Amino acid sequence: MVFMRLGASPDTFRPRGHEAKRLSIVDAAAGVFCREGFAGANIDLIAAEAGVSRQTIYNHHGDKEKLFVAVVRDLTERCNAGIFATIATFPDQPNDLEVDLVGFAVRLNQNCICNRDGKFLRKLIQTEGERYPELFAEWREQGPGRTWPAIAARFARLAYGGYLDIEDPDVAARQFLGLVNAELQTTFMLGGTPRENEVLQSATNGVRTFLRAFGKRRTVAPVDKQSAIASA
Amino acid sequence: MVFMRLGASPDTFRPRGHEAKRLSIVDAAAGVFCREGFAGANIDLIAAEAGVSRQTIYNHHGDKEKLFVAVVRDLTERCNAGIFATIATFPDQPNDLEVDLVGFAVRLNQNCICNRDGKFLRKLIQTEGERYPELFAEWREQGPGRTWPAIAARFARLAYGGYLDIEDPDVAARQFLGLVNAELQTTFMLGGTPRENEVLQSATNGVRTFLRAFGKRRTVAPVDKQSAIASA
DNA sequence: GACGATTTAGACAAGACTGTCTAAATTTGT
DNA sequence: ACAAATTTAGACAGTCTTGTCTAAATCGTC
Repeated sequence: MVFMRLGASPDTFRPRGHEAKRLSIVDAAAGVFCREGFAGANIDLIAAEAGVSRQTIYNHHGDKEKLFVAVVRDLTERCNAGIFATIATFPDQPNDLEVDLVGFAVRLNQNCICNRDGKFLRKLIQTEGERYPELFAEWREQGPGRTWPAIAARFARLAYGGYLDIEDPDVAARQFLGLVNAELQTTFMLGGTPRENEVLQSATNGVRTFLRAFGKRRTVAPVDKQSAIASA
Repeated sequence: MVFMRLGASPDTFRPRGHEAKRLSIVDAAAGVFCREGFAGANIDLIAAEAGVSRQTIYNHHGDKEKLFVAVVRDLTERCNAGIFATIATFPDQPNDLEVDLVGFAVRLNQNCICNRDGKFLRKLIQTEGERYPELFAEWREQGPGRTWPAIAARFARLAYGGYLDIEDPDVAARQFLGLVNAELQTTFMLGGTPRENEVLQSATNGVRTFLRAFGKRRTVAPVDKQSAIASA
């Protein structure tokens, strides 16, 4: 993305302004599609928010529907990257299991679910999912279809390492997500963004219950997990 | 609703056909608003699906926005009634705690969340919630604001009766809902309706984890809760 | 069967939106 | 500074939608 000086095939790489405009169009379109829905989204408004003329949008994307598809693909890609980056921070060899899992849950929420991209993608899936079955089937495969098993694998490793007592890692992974988000459901429904301390609270409560259900009952006791009750 | 013979002020009560049309309009409008969104909803289409003429819709509701508000109010009212009716079936004196809680969770899902009204209301909240803050604030008060405490109270009673080991009934109630729906999230996102066995599976897994976390560890043992491991 | 209220079909004006087109202005690479 | 490509502003046709209006048809009740 940064090279392209070098004179390498100057007709393949478009000028920098071109890509910059493409990005600002897709960005603005994401916001407007989310706020107004596909039918209510106004191309002139998108153009104004992107700081380009309407014609430029048509030059780049052809028509409204193609623009919408581009928006969803972009969001899916970025969100997936964020989720996998966060999964890489999963505590495979936890020091303090409760604290580490809470940290993981908070990172997942803040970096992937509550951020701009996550919020927008979620809303577009909810509002337009039924209208573009194949597009969102693709999202389902690329998104939950790949991230959930990845999280499940991490929990399986944790169980194998003696930190947890889990029968079905897939079920445990889904329940982990359900628990740490249990208190944010209403906010998500209305399209709001929970505040940091709400996210932390929900994650803390969720992880605590998760460990009550799946934590080893002081049998192996991996390390020392005394000071795990630090709250805010 | 059934009386109105008796000649009591014949100009106050409209003919029966009138109310019937009002209902079929609101019904059809709910479906169209959900499928197409507020902006995409077409009054002519609503009229056609309701089996009335466009003018009748304007006679009844004035304009598109008022019709939308009427739809949301109707759905909220019906859903609330269903939820409270289901909460009334909560197992206060469980015979088999796992079986009884699974049954309650399944009833809640089938009668309140996965049925037509629940699905429609959820989608309207998600798609149009930001556009009508005061309308959905009202829903929030009437809906989650009243049903969640009601469920929490039932869990508190269960804890008081020695069936559960719960610190915060409100947290437990939210986590209960999060757990029993953990496996249905993706389906809900895309607006789909989970099949009966998926609902049962998710509820069973969720209740099992819930009881691993909050079930009494054979201390008081209220009655005989031996055969609580019966599965499907 | 007759009366009053409601509903219907269709026409209609006013406005909004998409997507195209053109000529001028701007940017980019050399 | 020059030439090519891109962007811009605006006009434009065509379509769609909302909400109103009117006259005829239908319904419910006595």
